[in-house]
Formats: sequence, structure tokens, C-alpha cells
Amino acid sequence: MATNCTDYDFLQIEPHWQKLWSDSAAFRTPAIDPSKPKYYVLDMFPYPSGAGLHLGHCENYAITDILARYQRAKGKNVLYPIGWDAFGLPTENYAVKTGRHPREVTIENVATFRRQLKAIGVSYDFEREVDTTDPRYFRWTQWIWLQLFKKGLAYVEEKPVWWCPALGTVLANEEVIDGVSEVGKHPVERRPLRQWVLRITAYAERLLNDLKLVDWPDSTKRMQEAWIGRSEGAELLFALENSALGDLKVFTTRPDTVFGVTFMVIAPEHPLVDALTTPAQREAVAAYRKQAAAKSDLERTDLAKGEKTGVWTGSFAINPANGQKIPVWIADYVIMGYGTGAIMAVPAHDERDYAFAQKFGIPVIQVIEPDHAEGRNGHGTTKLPFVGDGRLVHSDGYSGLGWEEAKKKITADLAARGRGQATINYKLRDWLFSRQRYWGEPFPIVWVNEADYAAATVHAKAAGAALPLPAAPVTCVIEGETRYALPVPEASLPLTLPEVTSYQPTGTGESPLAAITDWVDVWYDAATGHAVPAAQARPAAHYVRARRETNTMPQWAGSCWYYLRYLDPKNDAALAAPEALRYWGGPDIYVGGAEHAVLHRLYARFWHKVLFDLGVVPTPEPFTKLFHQGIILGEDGEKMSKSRGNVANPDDIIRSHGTDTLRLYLMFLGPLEAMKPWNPNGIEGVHRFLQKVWRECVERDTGAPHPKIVDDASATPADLAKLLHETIKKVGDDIEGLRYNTAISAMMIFVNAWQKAERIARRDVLSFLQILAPFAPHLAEELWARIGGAALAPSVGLAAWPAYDPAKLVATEQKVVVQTNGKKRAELLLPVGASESDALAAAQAHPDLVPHLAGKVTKRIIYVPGKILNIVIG
RNA sequence: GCCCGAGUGGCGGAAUGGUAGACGCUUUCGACUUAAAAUCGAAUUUCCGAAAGGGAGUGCGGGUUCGAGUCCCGCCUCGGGCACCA
Repeated sequence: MATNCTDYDFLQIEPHWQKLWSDSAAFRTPAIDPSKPKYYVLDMFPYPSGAGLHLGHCENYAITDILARYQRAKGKNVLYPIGWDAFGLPTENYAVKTGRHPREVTIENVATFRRQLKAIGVSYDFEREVDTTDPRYFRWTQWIWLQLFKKGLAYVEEKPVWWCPALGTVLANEEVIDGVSEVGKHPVERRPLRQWVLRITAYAERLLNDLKLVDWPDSTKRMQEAWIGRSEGAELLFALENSALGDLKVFTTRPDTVFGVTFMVIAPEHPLVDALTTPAQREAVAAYRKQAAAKSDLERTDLAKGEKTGVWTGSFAINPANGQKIPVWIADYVIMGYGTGAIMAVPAHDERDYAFAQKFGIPVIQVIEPDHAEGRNGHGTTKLPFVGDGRLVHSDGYSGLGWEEAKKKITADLAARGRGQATINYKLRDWLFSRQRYWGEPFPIVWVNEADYAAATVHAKAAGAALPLPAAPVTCVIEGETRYALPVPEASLPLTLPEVTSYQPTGTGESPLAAITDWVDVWYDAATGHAVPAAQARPAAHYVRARRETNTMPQWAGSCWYYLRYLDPKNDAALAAPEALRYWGGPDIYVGGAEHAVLHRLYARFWHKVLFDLGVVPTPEPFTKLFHQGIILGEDGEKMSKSRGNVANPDDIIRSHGTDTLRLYLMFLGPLEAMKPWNPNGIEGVHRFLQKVWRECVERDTGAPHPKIVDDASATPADLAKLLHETIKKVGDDIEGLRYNTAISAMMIFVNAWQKAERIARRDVLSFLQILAPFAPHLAEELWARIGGAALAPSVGLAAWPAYDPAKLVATEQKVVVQTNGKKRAELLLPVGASESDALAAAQAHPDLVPHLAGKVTKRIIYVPGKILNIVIG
């Protein structure tokens, strides 16, 4: 089935094999077979943008394709799927600009991606494609969300969120970089809006602890740890001087310094601000709050390096440790979102508190004495602020204690008096989970009033429909009226998007969906999910007036669980069948960029754990092994970008050199995890290598097998046979260790030696083609067919991976380097297992060594058999 | 500021504590050719030397070791992440 070209015509060969693979469904995932080991290779699925595939995609997919082809040859049942993360802003923005439907644009972009992926020869099972915008897919996204909702993990809150006037939408924290939008770099401001929020903080402890269960790059684990940001400390209650106001609760990691508290600080948004502000301070406080609210995150960050600002409330609190009266200030260096939004300030032992105290003339009381000299000035006094460890001073009843011990004791003593308790705090915040956009999954709930909520749930129950109701109803206030979130019945999913004529943001902060009155305001049947526009007559008495949720889910929603859908992508009864979940489990390796190290992987882990708790998935962690490929930079060493004009296009390279060359070169550039610049010159090198393989296999002019390839199994010279087995071993080891660059160089070394041999056994050529096949599958397939591989297997990919013969790897002689005082002087060829005295005798007789040893005393001999003989002389 | 990672020829890079620079690119010379391309062969860290040979050399400064690119300590530079988190 080979082509009939006589030279290496990749333009003919590559499409030829791609068509054969496609027509024969060569990469269809094998059926579940518990007797066979499985291997699941997962790529970070792409966002199908209009720009098509870039080199970064090619790198990512070449890495996984090589693994998938290798594991198939090793006899594993391989699942190697692909899909489309197709909801999201760029498509919607394009739709706004062109007036085309985002679905239409998505379908077009997906077609481009699919064609390009086939053109790079990646062995995906395209029959398992998933598309997050397909209702048959997002039905299950909505289903999972309903489970979260039912568990009380979803709630609604009026939140100050990032509002981007230019985009006309709300952005998540991660979409705001340095105070401007990530997309388009527009300025952003704070604006309170009604939002869905997911209670990821309820899983903080498990998300942190279970990092122990996964084999991830250390840096990624540390990034997640830092993001979760666990800190141990205590919540302490400071009574307010105006006892009618109760207590001020603070979080501190340093309860040992409680005797050094000289003021309190609360965040400008703290709920007690108004109550604590005395009439004399009212004006100053109002001005300060206004000023703080106007600051963008960028300004706050910049100011973090500069001066502290703040204003006194006029009120006092009482230190529970010593009864002292201390002023309560407002300052924006305390943030409402962390801890309790209030702190006890200990200027002597905290840099921020110190800076604040200096600026506002607040006393500084030292309560920790350093154990070591580093904390002291020249004349023996402590350098303040001192944040290191030490012993307590000026702390009645605790002075002299070590700080660790004092933390425990003070916390316990205050707890005994009901003035505090040990707690753990996390930096992780709940997950803002709604967008005011059209192109996303609709939330499968409707808003109804209290009476209708009661009536609707009763009706649904009577009608036999199980609604995923949370224990406590989720409510919010819309236009002055309290509304209840009523989930749609699971059986009515998917809740699809209505058609709209304009994708333009409403500009009010609401999604374009809000403008589709017929969809939004409805008569609604809670038992079936059926709805008719509210403008029509009420169909029946059990229909209630409902308003749909007009927010949509963020892009993360679909990407949080796609790796599960691949296991059983066409199942309409469940997100995946239990047998599929049990057999395939999670991906054996997940390859993707480090840019998703924190958010995507954290969110997916959260959903996975919820599904684990529900018994839907059998494992506590979704991604046991993770690998980040390095970014391919432009020739200039800068990130590839259109504006820089340094983008290399894969299509051009496929046309000029072929995809085998492109793949091989991408893998040869350097370590897969390293960030590396694209260098178009080097591509000739690997292309030459492939041409050389062709020339060694195919006779020029005729296209027949090369005459030096013979059937005599012993035709291959012994040293070439040995090299082949070394190469087979190295390539296998390097693929498993993801060190493809050295695997390729080993194959180059083999081919260089093969070229010098006069004869080679056919079986050895075929073995070589097999190890080349994962990297350059088209060429390997073509040559396999021409050299007679069909006698072994119809396709090179279907032949069992060649075993290397350990007996062939054993040498009879070994090179030993002779050194004097660690300097190389000569090389010896010694029989394997030569003793130290033999080696030394041979060395002493070596002409290169004689002058170095003459007249010197040998002090010591270090002999590492097969490696080195070091003669230490004096 | 804090936490990671990385610094090796003209370039990309290789090297279980054991010959630094594999493999590839680049450049030069040679063979083949009327010529060119392609291909093949040789050279390609640097200094001294005609050569044989010798010295230096993996960001900088120390250390451990018979032996350090690799391990330890202190710096410098670049890249990534976090950043008023109490």
C-alpha cells in the first residue's frame, strides 16, 4: 500500500498514510478489556480560535502522539482523545464584531483545527471528540453544577467584581492582569453585581493535602500550595469600648505577640465601620472610604510598596490579654476578603504595622526578644520591626517563654476565657462562577418568589420529578423582591441557549440573554422544566411565574471535567458509564502548558472531588501525573505574537519539509519542558536525517528496497547490531522519561553507522523503523511497507515494540580513562572485568603515561572498572 | 520583597560525582561534478606550538572530594509564580 514515489516525497507520502489511517479508523480506541493494561494520554484540549494551530499546539500534540503510538506498540489499550474547549470570549467577541452566530464560528474553527491536526499526523481517536458547546456535552456540565447546587456548594452574592467598560462585561480576577483586562488590555473598575459563587473553600484542606497523592512537577505543587495559602493561627475577640457593639474578631498567626498590640485595623469595607465611627471622625472616614474604593488593584499593589494610609474611627477596643484600651483604625492594607477583615496590629513585630505606626505616631512595644545576634543592633538593642523567632518579654505571665510555646499557651488561655480559638485560614477564595455573557452554559435554575418556590416543589414532588434541591434554598434579591433559585429537573437537561440576534453586551452588566424577554420571563412547570413566554396565557395552574438566570457559566466549567467525558463521550444516560470510569480511570499522563498550573487544575480537582464524594468517580484525584511542555519562543527569543511578527506557521513547514520533519524537529530542539527559541535553520538537520533513512532503505531511481538490505539475519555487522540494541533500549527509556531529544540523537547515531555498513539484515531495518515510527510515523509506515514489514504486521504501528537483547549489549572490552591527579592522560582498552593490578600494569606501560609517572611517588590508586583509573602521585 | 527554575562553544543543546561539548546547526577545507545543488570525507571551545604535545575552560567567589557542569556555602544575571494574606 506504499506510494510509488522514488525519492522522499513527503507531500505525497504524508497525505497518503493520513487518508489510510483515517479510512481504516486505525486509531479507534479499543474496547474495554480488563485483561489488558490501559494507557490514557490526555492533552490540554484546545480553544478553537480562528487563528488555527500554532507551533505550541504542535509541540504539545507531538509529545503525546509519540507516547500514544509507543504505548500501543507496547501492547497497551490506549485512549488518546481530543476535543474542543469552545465556549468563551474570543468567539463571542468575533460574533459581536461580525454579527455571525458564535456556533457557526465555532463549527468553522473546529473544522480548521481538525483538518490541521490530521495534517500533523496525530493519532487521535476523532470518533471521541467532545465539544463543550454541544448540548449533549454541556447537559452534563449543567448536571454536575446541579449536584454542586444540591450540596450547598453554589450560592449567590452581590460581589464587587471587576467590571470592564470597554468589553462591557465582568471579568474574573484571573482575567485582570496588572489592573487591565487580560483580553484587550482595557482598564477595569470595581462594581457590585449579583454573581454565582462556588464554595471551593470548603475543599481547601483536601485540595492541599491530596497534592501528596499526585506526581506533578514540584513547582506546580508549590504554586497550588501557595494559592491555597494555608496558615495556622488564632481568632481573638477584642471587646469594643462601646459594649453595645460587641466584639471585634481578628485573625492572627502571632497570638504570642498579643501584649504588643498598640492599635487595631479594620478594612474599609468592614461591616462595623459605620458603627465604630464617632461623629467627630465621620467626615474623615467617609473621605477615606471613598478614596480606598476608587483605587484599582494596580494602584493598591503599587502603594503596597510605598506609604501606608488610614484613618482613625474614633473608637477603642480592649486587649483581652491585658485590658489595655487601644484605638481602632481603618486602613486599606487590611483586606476584607481574608481572615476576618480586621487585625490586631503589633508594630514591633510586623513590618506593615510598623510602617503604619511610624506614619501615624502610634507607640511601638517590643514583646519578643531575639535569641540570636542577627536581630540586634550594634549596641545590643533589638532592630525593630523584628519578625524572627525569640522569647517573650513584657508579657505578664508569659515572659521568658519561647514564641512557639507562647502561641499555644496564650491561645489556649484566651480560649478558656471565651476570648478566642485556634483556627486555620486560607488565602483561597470562593470561586466567582458567573459571566455576563451569551456564549456559555446557561445555569439550570429559574428564579421564583417564595410562595411559588413552595408550590413548585410540592407540585414537582407530586408529579414524581426529583428536583436537586439544596437543604437551604438559595435566594437573592431582584428588583426589591426576594427570589428563590429553583433547579430544573435533571431529566429536562440540557437547558440550551436561546437564539439571539445581537451578541452585543447590554452594557448594564447583564448578559445579552437578559434582553430576550420571551426566554427570560416565563410560565414555568417545575416538574418538567417546560416553559412558555410570560406574555402568553398561563398554560395551567401548576405553571409559576419564573425568571431565568441570565448569567452564564465561565469557560472553566466545560474544561473542568472533559477528561471524564472522553471515557464515554456518547452516553446520554450518564456523564460516563461506571465500567468506563473504572477501566480507564484518570489519565496516565496529562500534558499541557504551565499557564494552567493553578486555576484550571485546581478547579478540575475541586469538581472531581465533589464527584468522588457523590460516588460518581472512583478516584480522589483526576490527574495523577502532569507534564508541562515549554513554550516555543520566536526566533528573536521573545514570545511569538502577531504584533512582533515572529510567528512561525506550522502549515508552511509542513509544505516545505513535511510534518514528520516538523514533529521530529520540535522534539529535537531541546528538553521538552524547557522554554526554547524556534530556529528555522536547524530544521534542515532533521530533514536530512529522514532523507538519509530513506536513502538507506530505498534504491535511487527504482524505488525498490535498497540492495544492502538482505534476509540473512546475521548480515548485520556485530558492532552495528550491538548499536541497534543499545538504540532500541535508549529510545524506549527516553520515550518513557520524556527525553525525546536524546532519543532522536541516538537514532541519528545509529543511522550514521548503518550508512557505513555494507549489509544489514531486513529484520534489523524493520526494528529501526519501529522505533522511528512514533516520531516520524508517515515515513516509517511507508518504508515498513516497502521493506516487507507486512510479513510481520500490516502497519508499523501494529507491530510489537522490538525487544532489545541484553546479551547484545554486553561488551568484551571496555575503555578505561587513565588520569594522574584527576587529569586525563591516556585511554586503555581493557577486557571487561580487568582487575586493578591489570589496569595499573597496563597504564604504567602506556607510553603517554611514562613521562608523567617518572620519578613520582604513587600515593593512591582509584579504580572504577570500565570507567576510570586515577593515579594520585606526589 | 517572598517562593521556584535556569546560566555549558558562533547557535540549539549532551553529559548515573568519573574522557566536558554527544547529536544537530553554522562556518571552512577536500572528494564527486563542465559547474552548481545534493551527497560523501575532514576540521570547527580557547591559548601556546610548525608539529608532537601542553595549559586554561561549564555566570562569579569560596568549599567538600582522588576527581565537581553535577554536591555544599555566599553572590550576580535571566526566566516563571506570588505579592499589604495579618
